[in-house]
Amino acid sequence: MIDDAKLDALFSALAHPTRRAILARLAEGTATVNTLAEPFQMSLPAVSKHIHVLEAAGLIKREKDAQFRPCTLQPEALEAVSNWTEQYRPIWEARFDVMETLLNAKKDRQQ
Amino acid sequence: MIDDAKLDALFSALAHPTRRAILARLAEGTATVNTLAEPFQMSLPAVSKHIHVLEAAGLIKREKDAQFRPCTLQPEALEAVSNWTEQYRPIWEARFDVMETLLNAKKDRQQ
DNA sequence: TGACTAATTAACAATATAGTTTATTACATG
DNA sequence: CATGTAATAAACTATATTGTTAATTAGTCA
Repeated sequence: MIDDAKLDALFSALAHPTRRAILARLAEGTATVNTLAEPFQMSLPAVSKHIHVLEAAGLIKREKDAQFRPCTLQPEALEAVSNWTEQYRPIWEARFDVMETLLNAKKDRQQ
Repeated sequence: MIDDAKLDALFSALAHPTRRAILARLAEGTATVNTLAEPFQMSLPAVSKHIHVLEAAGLIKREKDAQFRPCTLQPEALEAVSNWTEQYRPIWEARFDVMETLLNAKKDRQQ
């Protein structure tokens, strides 16, 4: 069974473009808070908060290295998102099949 | 390329347990607003708002049948979510492979 | 027409989210 | 120790979200 609170945290975390951009950056490798903040207009504390949201959702991990806080992607956390979403795939593919059948039938009549 | 605003709307819509429950109900078939509201404690206007959020994200479709507003699941909308998420699968499966290799190596040493 | 049903709108309250600036903590190093 | 750097915490503002109740709209049907 899929945990509601976990999905709430995951989907909310993913609902902000800044946070998705941070994940995309971390897919290229571990980075500190300052490095992650660099591409954005917003202040460092704002980025720091986004990072905390991602951490709370389990999407990243933060470590300590002197005064640095290197962040690492935890992409396995996305498995819960994938599992939830893929529940619906049979339905949407069935719908697609029906549509395809109708389109093919139409094409046949036109030949 | 994946549209940021669309993903914002999708992920935000999916971030609420009530809205995910509504989608689960609609997976069983079209339903009116009153029917969808029935399992919940909250008021009808509250459910009505959740339904609008799902509609704005493209996850459901609303039609008109007299004074009824039958809602239908549009599961194809989840394809954008799936596409975004699956971008990361190679990374998390690679990580899993590394972990598996380490665990196997450990098991070998213990034999 | 009048009563009933389905659903939305309006107005409001409470809380959450996203951002700011300023101050503070923690560590490194000359 | 003094200075500089990385990051967080605190205090605050603005806006969005989630819910409420009461009123309204739109349609059905006896």
